[in-house]
Amino acid sequence: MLALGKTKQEVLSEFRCSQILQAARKVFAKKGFKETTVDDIAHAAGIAKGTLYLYFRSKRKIYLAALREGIRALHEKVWREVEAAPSVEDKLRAFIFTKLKYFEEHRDFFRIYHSELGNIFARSADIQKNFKEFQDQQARMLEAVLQDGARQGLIRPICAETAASVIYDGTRALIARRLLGPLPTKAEEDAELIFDLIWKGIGNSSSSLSRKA
Amino acid sequence: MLALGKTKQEVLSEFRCSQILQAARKVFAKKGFKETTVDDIAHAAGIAKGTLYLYFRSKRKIYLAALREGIRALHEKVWREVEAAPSVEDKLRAFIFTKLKYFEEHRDFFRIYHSELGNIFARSADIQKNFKEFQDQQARMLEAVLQDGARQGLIRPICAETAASVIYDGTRALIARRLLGPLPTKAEEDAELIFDLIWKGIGNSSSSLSRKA
DNA sequence: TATAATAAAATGACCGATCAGTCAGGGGAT
DNA sequence: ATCCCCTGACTGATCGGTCATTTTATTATA
Repeated sequence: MLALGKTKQEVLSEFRCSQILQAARKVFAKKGFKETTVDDIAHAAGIAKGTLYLYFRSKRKIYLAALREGIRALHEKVWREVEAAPSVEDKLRAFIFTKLKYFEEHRDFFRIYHSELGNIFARSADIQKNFKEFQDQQARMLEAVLQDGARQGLIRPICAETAASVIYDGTRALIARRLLGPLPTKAEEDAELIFDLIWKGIGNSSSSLSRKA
Repeated sequence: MLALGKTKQEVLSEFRCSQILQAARKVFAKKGFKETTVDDIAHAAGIAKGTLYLYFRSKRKIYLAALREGIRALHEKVWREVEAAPSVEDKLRAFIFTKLKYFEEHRDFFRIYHSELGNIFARSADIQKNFKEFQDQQARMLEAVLQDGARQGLIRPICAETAASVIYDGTRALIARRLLGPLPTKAEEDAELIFDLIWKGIGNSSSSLSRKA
């Protein structure tokens, strides 16, 4: 009975936390960190402000938790898909497609993520740390794929870091554009377009163009 | 003498305004809009808060003025350089190089610009308007160049909007990366790299590369 | 099962700090 | 002596975080 009581407590705690984080994501996405009040979050979650402070120590902690959780899930998904892809070309495509799809399905998170990127110069260390770490992970994943491609002669010996940056931000820009004004095109078409542009851009002309089947 | 008196007033006013805007840019760049206090700006400008309100009606107006002025100057410069470039290739290169150079020389402005882009989802209409308008202008300029290239057979018939987006944000990402951690590479090298990547990416393989099968 | 006793969870009025914007008064130039 | 520019203490509003109180759930007792 004691164990069950404990479990019940945990279940409640988890429920409240996810309820709060979901509400927080919605409000933060719409108004940004500073413009959002704790009462906004509490109201969106359907609880009182005091209750909120039973589960999170501060407004900042809520924000950080929402950001980290989204980042973790995104990174896991991208990693799995890229890992599973058999070829360099498929890995690159998986990288772009998976991110695009994840962000399409988690728009609130994308807005937070996107605004965080804009504030990256002004942010305090604790928030920056998680964010920067994730970006570095993504960049390293991408650079590894590109280097594989170069070793196989599929990709010309271009600076991997620069190419990774273009792929990374090109993808993000595409998503931002889709969210700002919902476009008639399907997400997959856009993704294919951007992939094609990049693949040709980094491709080793002697092999990737003539031998593409 | 009346005219001279009037002029003196104007000269003072202009001096104060630019003094305030310069200080504001520095502080906004470091701390973002919300975290910056009006006292911060006044202190950085070496004047009292009350004086500041003699020249600007609100904190928001200062921010808007700083943003608009920077945007105007950037757009004018880019426009002139692209206009002057003789070929499609040179126009594209001018677009990337000029922006990169301008931002390198106006880092404070870039940080404001960059953070504004992150907050674009959350911004009130008045701030968004100027910003969006500028982005559209830049996009149109770029799309026009790309369409010229397509007409001349230099560029394969790719969706101009998507390509423009990649060029636009790829360039911005490069600058952001340079500002976050000062890189050993020269700005021009990076710019050339990114240009090359894009030029090959959008290029018509039958003319710009070895013959397509 | 009904009721009292106790514990756990939720609440929202309240506090102190912050800050945009104001205005009554000071000082220097003409 | 007047006028214009400047000043910074002040005000009212906002908001993150607290905590005494109320509400709900659980256990003990008859």
